[in-house]
Amino acid sequence: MTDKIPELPSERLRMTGLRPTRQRVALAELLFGSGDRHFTAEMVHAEAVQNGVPVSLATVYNTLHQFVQAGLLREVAIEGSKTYFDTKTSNHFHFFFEKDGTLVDIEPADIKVENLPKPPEGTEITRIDVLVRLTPIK
Amino acid sequence: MTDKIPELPSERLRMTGLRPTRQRVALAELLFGSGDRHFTAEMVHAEAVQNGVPVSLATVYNTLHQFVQAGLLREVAIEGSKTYFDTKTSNHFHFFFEKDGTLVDIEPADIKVENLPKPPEGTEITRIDVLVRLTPIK
DNA sequence: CTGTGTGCAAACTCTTTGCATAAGT
DNA sequence: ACTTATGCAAAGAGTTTGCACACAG
Repeated sequence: MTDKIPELPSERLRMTGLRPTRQRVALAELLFGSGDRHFTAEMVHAEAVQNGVPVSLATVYNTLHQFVQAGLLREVAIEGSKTYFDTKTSNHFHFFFEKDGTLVDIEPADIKVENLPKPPEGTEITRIDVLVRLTPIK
Repeated sequence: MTDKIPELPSERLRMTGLRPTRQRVALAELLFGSGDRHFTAEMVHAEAVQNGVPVSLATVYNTLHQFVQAGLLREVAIEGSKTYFDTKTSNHFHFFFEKDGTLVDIEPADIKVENLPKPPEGTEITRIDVLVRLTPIK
């Protein structure tokens, strides 16, 4: 599942120039240990504490942002107050369940965005976000 | 520019069941008086006050949400703390200038989203948001 | 040891709410 | 008059920050 990237969290962290501290290693294990995930800082903090990893919410925020900068995570654009993060950093899109605010990946192969207008003078496209909003039928 | 919809803000408001109060009429004039616009509550408030319309920020928030409910506005999903609103409620997408957080419409004719995977059991697509992120070239 | 990271609490930003006053019909 | 909207200030939610202490190299 994670074979192109070092298994050991401490290795991955070191590669990005982040010191593998207890908290960072523990969070990395949580976040990258089981497939692709979507979460908020609050969720990560709750899960960490629940798993016996004593870490403060402030450190979770710091760490998540450091991971984003390091390219290990990315943020997902959703309206609303909370910031969502995604462990899958490669190009892909999302289903968004309005009912409960959940996200599910859509593989880029499963959707096609074409016919893009050329970006305005002097600008270039850095990314395209697609959010397919879903509600329960009836 | 606005010919399928009553010109008079007070009419539009009445149609939606909102009392045409001073503030609501003034805000409607500001927002719908000049083509399609994108803004935050803060921006609307500043512009209103600047135009001599005495309105509180709380009322701006209330009003914007009422307009959204009435279908006169819609929110735009962007990451970050502030909520953006859009006067264009019909189906369309956006360019997002990361440099300054500005939005520009993309007509649906200018972009094509195809090959959508069918939504999970028991759900249906309510909307598709596409955000094309732009940065200045070098 | 030396420098970076962590935790706590306070600060901050954006948004919502409660309640008395003002305005619409 | 009766009802709904507004404004203010206070409360809330999510996130960031400052600084003393702890830990990694």
